[in-house]
Amino acid sequence: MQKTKRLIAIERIIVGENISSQEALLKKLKGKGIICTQATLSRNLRQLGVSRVPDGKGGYRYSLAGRNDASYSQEPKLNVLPGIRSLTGAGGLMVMKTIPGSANATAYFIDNSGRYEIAGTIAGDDTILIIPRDGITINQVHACLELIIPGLHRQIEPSGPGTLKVKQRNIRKQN
Amino acid sequence: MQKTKRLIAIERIIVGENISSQEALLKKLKGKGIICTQATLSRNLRQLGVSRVPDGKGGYRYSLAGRNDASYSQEPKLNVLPGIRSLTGAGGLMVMKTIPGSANATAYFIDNSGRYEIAGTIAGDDTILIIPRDGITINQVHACLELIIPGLHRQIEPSGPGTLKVKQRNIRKQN
DNA sequence: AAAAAAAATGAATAAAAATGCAAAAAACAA
DNA sequence: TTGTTTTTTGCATTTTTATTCATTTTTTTT
Repeated sequence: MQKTKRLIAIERIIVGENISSQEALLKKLKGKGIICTQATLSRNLRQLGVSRVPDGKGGYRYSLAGRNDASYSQEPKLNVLPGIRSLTGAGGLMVMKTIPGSANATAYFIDNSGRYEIAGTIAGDDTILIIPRDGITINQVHACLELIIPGLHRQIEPSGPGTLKVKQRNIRKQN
Repeated sequence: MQKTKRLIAIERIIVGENISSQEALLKKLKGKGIICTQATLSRNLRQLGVSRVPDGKGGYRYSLAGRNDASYSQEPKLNVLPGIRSLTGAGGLMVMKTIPGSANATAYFIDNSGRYEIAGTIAGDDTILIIPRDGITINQVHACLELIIPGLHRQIEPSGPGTLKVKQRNIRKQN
């Protein structure tokens, strides 16, 4: 999907560098081959919860409040969460399989992402049950996991994205 | 001073209620007898580090990122810090006197306010030495303490504000 | 106290961001 | 697939916010 890719890119750019206007962000995105209008950005930034904060030097910069911001937190962040094997939707819930033993760490990471979409998780040894909040669809959770775990779509093995498709009635897409 | 009063009022309003535009804030201030233009507000908000964040319900609200925000933190806040006796400037530093025994708690509070202006504090039993960061004036620290400790100017005894005036060369005012 | 310097402010305007609406794209049902 | 519904998007415009410049106020120096 076009939008998810863009949201991910926006998040990365904003966390990684100092962006002070939507025009500037627009150009950065263009540099990455992602083209859209300022109107779309405005909407996307709102969805991501991004705000424009005074940078203390007389200017402004976009920031993902609450979430970790590379330029503010000193400690290096592990951005790639390894060991994720698959991601499947089932009856409104999601099941994530990991390599043995790492389910807990991964679940912990997901829990602490602070994403509204996820009500909670239950982790075994190599399996995590991800419980979406009421009114949140499987696809929204998927999009949100993509945001939390940058490499996700590249990490999941062949069958991954395929098994994600779940037939279901009357659910809304990300919005 | 006019500006300090306004900054305090802005901070209070923003923390206390949902304000979504400078126009709205302008009216709230007018309600409190404080009149200025949107231009001034824009500058003040930047100085206070206030940002406009998506409220998750499709709208926006102003917020003092980093600092405690009543509507987000559940725990009740002690807003009045009692026991402050006086506040005096001395050679680029500030000395705050408290009732015996409460210097430490007050210093702790000041330390944790997260204000840029204050480099640190040293507390005895009834006296606190407040050390401003380089380039910060006594007056800036005073203004900043007013912000941290809402009732300050009303708490200090007669001689308080008077003793604050310190002759010094080449220092800048709050800006 | 008077002069000089710095800071704060408002009016007007520029810049930036948000939104209504219609069209296009994607997801879904049958 | 094909028709139907939902979501996404761009364009044009409005709304909101930032800034420039001139002036006033405050602070500092002499």
